[in-house]
Amino acid sequence: MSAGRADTDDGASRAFELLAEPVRRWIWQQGWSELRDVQERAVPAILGGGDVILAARTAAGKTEAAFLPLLSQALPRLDGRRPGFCVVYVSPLKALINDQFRRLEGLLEACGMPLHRWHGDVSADAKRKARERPQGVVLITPESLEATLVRRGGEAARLFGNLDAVVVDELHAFVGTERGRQLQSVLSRIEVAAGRDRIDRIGLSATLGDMALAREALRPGEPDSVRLVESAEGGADLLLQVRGYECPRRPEPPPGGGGTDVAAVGVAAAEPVAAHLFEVLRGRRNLLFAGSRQNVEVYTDHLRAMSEAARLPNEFFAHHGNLARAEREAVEARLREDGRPTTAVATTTLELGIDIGDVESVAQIGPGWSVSSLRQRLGRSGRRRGVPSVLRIYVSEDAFAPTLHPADRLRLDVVQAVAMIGLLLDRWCEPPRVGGLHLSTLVQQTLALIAQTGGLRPDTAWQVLCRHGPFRNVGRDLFVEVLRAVARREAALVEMSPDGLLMLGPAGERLVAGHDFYAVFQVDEEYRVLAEGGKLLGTLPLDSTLATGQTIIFNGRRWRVESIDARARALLVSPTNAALPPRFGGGWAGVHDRVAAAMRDTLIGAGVPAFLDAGARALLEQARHAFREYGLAHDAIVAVGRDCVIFPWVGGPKLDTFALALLARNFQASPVRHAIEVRDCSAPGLRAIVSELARSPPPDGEALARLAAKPMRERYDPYLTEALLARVAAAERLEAHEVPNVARRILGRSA
DNA sequence: GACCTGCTGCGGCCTG
Repeated sequence: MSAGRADTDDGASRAFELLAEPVRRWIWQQGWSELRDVQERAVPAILGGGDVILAARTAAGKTEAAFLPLLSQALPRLDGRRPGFCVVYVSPLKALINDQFRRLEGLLEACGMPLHRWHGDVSADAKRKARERPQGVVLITPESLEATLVRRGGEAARLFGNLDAVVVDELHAFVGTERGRQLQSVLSRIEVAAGRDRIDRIGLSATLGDMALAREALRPGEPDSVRLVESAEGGADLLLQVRGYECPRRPEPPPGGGGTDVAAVGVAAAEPVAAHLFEVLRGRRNLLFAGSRQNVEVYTDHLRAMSEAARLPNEFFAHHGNLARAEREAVEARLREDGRPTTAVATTTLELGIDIGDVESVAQIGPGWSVSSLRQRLGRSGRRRGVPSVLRIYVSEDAFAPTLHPADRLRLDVVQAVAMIGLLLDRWCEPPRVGGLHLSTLVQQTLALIAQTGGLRPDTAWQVLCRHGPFRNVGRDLFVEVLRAVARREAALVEMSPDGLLMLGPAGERLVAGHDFYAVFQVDEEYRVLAEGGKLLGTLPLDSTLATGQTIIFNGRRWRVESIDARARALLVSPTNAALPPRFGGGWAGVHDRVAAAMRDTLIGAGVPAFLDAGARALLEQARHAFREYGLAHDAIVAVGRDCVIFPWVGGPKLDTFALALLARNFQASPVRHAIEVRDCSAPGLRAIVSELARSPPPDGEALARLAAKPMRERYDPYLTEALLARVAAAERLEAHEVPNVARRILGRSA
C-alpha cells in the first residue's frame, strides 16, 4: 500500500525495528500489518535528532509518525527522570487537541506515560495536577503556553527543561500570521528559560505551498537545519465539475435608500443550485462549503425544506463560527461516528484537521478564496483506497445584460474557478506572505517577556526576541523606536526602572493582568459607517483597504469616503453618483498574483476544460467574448461613461498599491474585484499618468500607506505611532516597488 | 466578496 517503503531485505520494516518494545506491542495490538509511508520515513528521521517537517496528506498517520519515535526515545530514560514533560504538542484548535487526546490515549497508556490536555476548556484542577507532576506528553494551545510563561515564568525550567521535542500540528495555519509569530517567540522563550540551546521541533502539515518558507517558519534563521519528510503516498483520483448558473439581475435599490433585501435575493439565486445539491448529496456523506455564514444558513434551510417536502428525514446541518460549540460538535460526531447520510454545510470551520472521518464528496459555492483552501477541502474526501475525491463547484453570475459592469461581464467567478483548478492540478498553492514586521505581536511579546522575567534590560529583550528570536527583521534601532512608542505617556505600557530595567507601566500591568492578554489576534473589529448628520448606516469589516476619496458600496448604494477616524473606528461617507451600476460589497481580499495571471490566460485562451458543465461553458464563452470586445488583450483600460476601469491582472497587494499610487496623483481610484475603478477621468488622461508612473522611480511605500485608512488592524496597533504603523503596512500589505512594473503591464496591453 | 482561531486566577457559593 505504501509507496517508497524502506523495507529491509527480509521484508521487515526497518523503522519498526527502531521502535521501543512497548510501542511495537501497541502497534501489534492495533492490528496494523505495516507502517504507513510517512511513518516509515519519519521514524529514522526523528530518532536522528534535529528539526523535522512531516508533510503528508490528511489522515496519512502524521500524528503517529511523530509520536512513535518520540515515545520510543523517551521510554528508556523514563526511570529516574527529572521532572518535566517529554513532549509538548501544540495545536491551533482546542477541538483538535480533544481529537488527538482520544487518539493518543491508548498509545501513552501502553508506554506507561501520562497524557495531559491543556487548554481553556480543561479544568483548572487538571492543569494544576499536570503542573505539579510534569511528566509525559502535554497537548496545548499557543495561548495556554503563553499563559504558563507569563503567570509562572519561574517554573518554566522545571516544566520544559527536559523536553525531547515540541510538535507543531497544522504548521501551515501558523506560517506568516501574527499567531504564528507568537508561537515562534514562545518556543524560543521556552528554550531560553529552560537553558537549552535548542529543543527539537517537529512540524506537521498537509498543505505547505513552499517548503523553504515552512522550514524558516519552524526554525527562524536556520531553515537549512530543518529536514523534510514528504510522503509520496496518497493522491486519490479526482472527479471534478464546475457548474455555472445565470441568475436574474439583483433589483436596483429604491431611490432614497431603504436598500434591497439581500438575503431574499440570495435565496432566489440559491434555488437552482440547491435543487442540484439536493439531488447529488442526498443519501451520502458530504461537506458543502457555502462561503459565508449567511450562505450557510440559506442553503441549510433550503436543503432541509426540500427534505421535508420529500418526506425524508433531514440530513443537512449547519456548521459555522457563530453556532454554539455543542451544535457544532454534534454535527462533527454525526459525520464521524453515525452511519446515517449527513451533509455538513460549513464555512471554513471544517477545513482544518478536526476528525470527521472520510466524506464521499465535497461541494463549494463560488470559486473560494485560495487554491490552498481548495486543496485543504479536497483532502476531506477520497481517503479510502480506490475511491476518488469528488469536488463540485457551483458558480452563479448575473443574467447577461449590456448594462452590466465590465467586471460582471467578464464572469470573473467562473474564470477564477477555472484558473484555480488549473493551478490545483499543477500541484501549486499560494505560499504564505512572510517578511512581515508583526510589530503588534512584538509589543505583546515584550510585555509577556517582562512579566515572565520580572523585568530585564532593553538589550536583553532585543537579543531574546529579535536577534535570537523570531523578530529577525527588527534591528536594534527599530526595537528602540517601538519601546519609545509604548513608553509614551499616552501608551504607558512600559517604563524604565532607575537601575535600567524594562518594567511594566500602569497600562501594561492592566493589560498583562487581563484574561484576554494571551491571544495576539484581533477579533470583531469593524468601522462604523456614518452618513451626514452622524446617521449610522452600519458597520464594515476593518480588513478592507480604504482611503479618503474612494468609493464604497454599502446598503446597495455608492458612497464617497469623506473622512476616516482610525482611532474611533469610524468612516464618514456621503452619497455619490456613478456611471457604473451599483454592486454589493466593497471589501475584496484579493487573489495571489499567479491566480490573477492564470485568469488572464483563461480569458485569452480558447480551450474549454472538460470539467465545465453546459452552464459554465456558456458563461466562459460570454466572458471571452466580453474580453475581446473590450480589447483587454491589448488595452487594460476600459472607459465607462465618465469613469474608467483598469484590469491589470495582478494580485490583491499590487492592486491596492496601484490604486493608492493613482490616488496620490489625485485620481479617485478604488480597488474592486480584480480591477481598479477610477472616477471622473478620461482614458487618455489616465493613460498619460500610468505612463508617467511606468517611467518614474517607485513611490515611497510608507507615504502610500499613510493615504490608506486602517493602520489599526492588529491587536496592539493602537499603542504604536503613525510612523511605525505606516512602516508595518508598507512592509506587509503593499508592494510599492512594483508600481512601475504594474504600470508597464497596463501599458504593454495598450501598445 | 469572506472565514477562522484563543484565554487565568480568585472569591464566593453549593453539594456531598
